[in-house]
Amino acid sequence: MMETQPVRLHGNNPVNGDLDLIDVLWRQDIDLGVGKEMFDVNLRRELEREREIELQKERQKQKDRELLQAKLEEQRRRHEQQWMAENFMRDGETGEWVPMNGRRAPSQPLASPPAVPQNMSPQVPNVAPPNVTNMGQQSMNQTSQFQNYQSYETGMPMMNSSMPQHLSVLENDYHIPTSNQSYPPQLASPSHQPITSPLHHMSPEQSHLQNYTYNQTQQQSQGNYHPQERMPQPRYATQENRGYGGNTSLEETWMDLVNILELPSNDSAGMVNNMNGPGRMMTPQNHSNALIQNVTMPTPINNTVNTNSFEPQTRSNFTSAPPSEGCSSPLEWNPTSMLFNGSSTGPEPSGGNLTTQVDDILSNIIDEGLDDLNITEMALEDAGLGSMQMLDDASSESGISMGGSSGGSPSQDHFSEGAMSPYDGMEGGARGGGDFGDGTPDFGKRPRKYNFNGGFNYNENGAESSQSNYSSSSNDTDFQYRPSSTNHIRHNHSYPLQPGQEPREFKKYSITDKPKQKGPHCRDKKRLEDLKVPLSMDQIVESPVEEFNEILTHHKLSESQLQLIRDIRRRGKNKVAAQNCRKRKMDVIVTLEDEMTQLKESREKLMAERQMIDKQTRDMKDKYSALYREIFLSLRDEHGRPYDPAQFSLQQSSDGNVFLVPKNVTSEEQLEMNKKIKEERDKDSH
DNA sequence: GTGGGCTGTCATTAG
DNA sequence: GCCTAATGACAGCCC
Repeated sequence: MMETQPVRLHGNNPVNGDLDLIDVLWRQDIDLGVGKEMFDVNLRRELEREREIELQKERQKQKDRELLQAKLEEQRRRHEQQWMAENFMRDGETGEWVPMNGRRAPSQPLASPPAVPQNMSPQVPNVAPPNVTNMGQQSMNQTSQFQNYQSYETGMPMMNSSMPQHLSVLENDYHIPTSNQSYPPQLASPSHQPITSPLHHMSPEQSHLQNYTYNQTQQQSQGNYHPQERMPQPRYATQENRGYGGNTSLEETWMDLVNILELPSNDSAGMVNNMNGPGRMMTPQNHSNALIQNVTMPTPINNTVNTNSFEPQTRSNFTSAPPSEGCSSPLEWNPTSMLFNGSSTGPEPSGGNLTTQVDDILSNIIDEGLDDLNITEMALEDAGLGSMQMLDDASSESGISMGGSSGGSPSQDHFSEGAMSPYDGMEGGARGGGDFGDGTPDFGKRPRKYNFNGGFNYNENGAESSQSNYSSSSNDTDFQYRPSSTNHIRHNHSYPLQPGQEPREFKKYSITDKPKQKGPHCRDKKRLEDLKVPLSMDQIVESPVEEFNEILTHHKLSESQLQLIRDIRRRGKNKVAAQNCRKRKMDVIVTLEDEMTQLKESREKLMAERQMIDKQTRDMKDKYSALYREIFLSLRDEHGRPYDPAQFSLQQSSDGNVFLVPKNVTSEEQLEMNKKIKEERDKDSH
């Protein structure tokens, strides 16, 4: 019946040669700031474990805070109910409790808190132990009602001090929480305990508890009960009483999960006992644990009808591998830290055990650059809060480079507002940008001769140039700027005008109305005429170097004429160069604008994906926790008692077996137990 | 009259 | 050393 599992320790402990190699590698890269853990797997694991421990401590603190808040809130609500039951009402202005209709209940003096009515909220315990009640009665009568609002911290030690002697057994066996180990204050009154609770298989201690609870009921029925003096219940009983179909709020359910998943203090992986049937698990006193091999769940004992809705697959084949349904992405929450405290410190089976899987998942996430998800925080917070915060962070981060622009199209972010807008360039009268032939700006629409306005298209006298489009075979005026390194050359730089806006060039230079010549060009032409230079502007400016030199040699020109020609050519070339330069500048701006748009789109896509992953993570975590709880609650020891989640936890080995391991077993004890287990198994096999 | 945008020109630098 | 392209800076023109 009982089958033991051998302990699997680390199988990858480096030998001396490995250590030397690690050291050598590390020293080689030490200048690069590489830590030794980069080469030493064990060291790296240790660091990871330390991190996990730190995180775990923080989680514990946060849990304590949340539970404390919940406790205070419930206490406040309870007192309100008491006041209400006593026909008191809260003054809307002062917040004080005043008797309704100016009267107060005749049975109670004003100074004493009202008795708890029978039909109080299920969360309000109806019972109290006799000695507690007595003590509470004495103090109650001497304190004002407002003292009932004392804090949870001050109230709980009093309860502990007044704990009945016989309950110390319970405290030992069931790890009754102290005031610091807060848990939802729900007592197991007979009226509220689920009929089908596993607690029906009660141990003597549990019977004791049941009797005690009954006594509480009796005392309460005598009107001597004060809620503050009620006894804390063993944690497990509290969880049991809530069950799945009870009057539990979502918050309480979550707290249950938190309590159940409280991590063991010591690693005890490898301590294995097989539990192929109910009642075969070794008791905690024996420091043994049980293996739930393929989840041999205990069947309900005797007349117990367990209404805990175990799903068939949960009973038959349980593997603690995270459910994959609905989760297509790696997760960043750490189920081992939720479930197994010691998983980070003790030996663990290599291969596909849960911890290793989680490590792999974490590694994948890190590799994918999603470490900013910070699921570790998220796993501790209420669903959604953490991720939303992260989203906010991410938004603020990415906003840095966006110039603080939030929302809106990229074209409206910067450039449409500033002078650098390409639209402004046209709107403001980029006369040089248009091809006056059709009045349509034509930047980059097609390979073309560069034809800015000032454009060498002007030939007002008709004789200026036969090359109306100022085309040239030279390398300087034929602007087809195509930088090979960038793709912005493919952009459409026609810079559409805004609706209703007429191109200025079109107004100014229609086809029939040729552009007027003003400025330097006009002057140069006039000078050419004055000096009787037999060359046109186009010839001077557009001709290639060889042709230009040939022209100069063919004509006998004076020094002043040559100087003028050279100046005209230089200025003409420089003008085109300036136009090209400006156009390139605009291209760069537009390219950056396009890139910004694409990056924004990409960012939004990634954000949506991350939200989806967060949601899947939460869903998976919930499923996993519920499954864990379901299985744990269904386990029974040899006496048919449920196991205390504070003392036991479930762990899964690499071969898929699930073990129930005690939390407070040291590694030496583990080794001893493993020896025993092995011996027993050998015996059985013989 | 003023400001902004466009364009041409100059000066400079690099290839 | 010369030529050319690129570019910043400046001024003029236009709206």
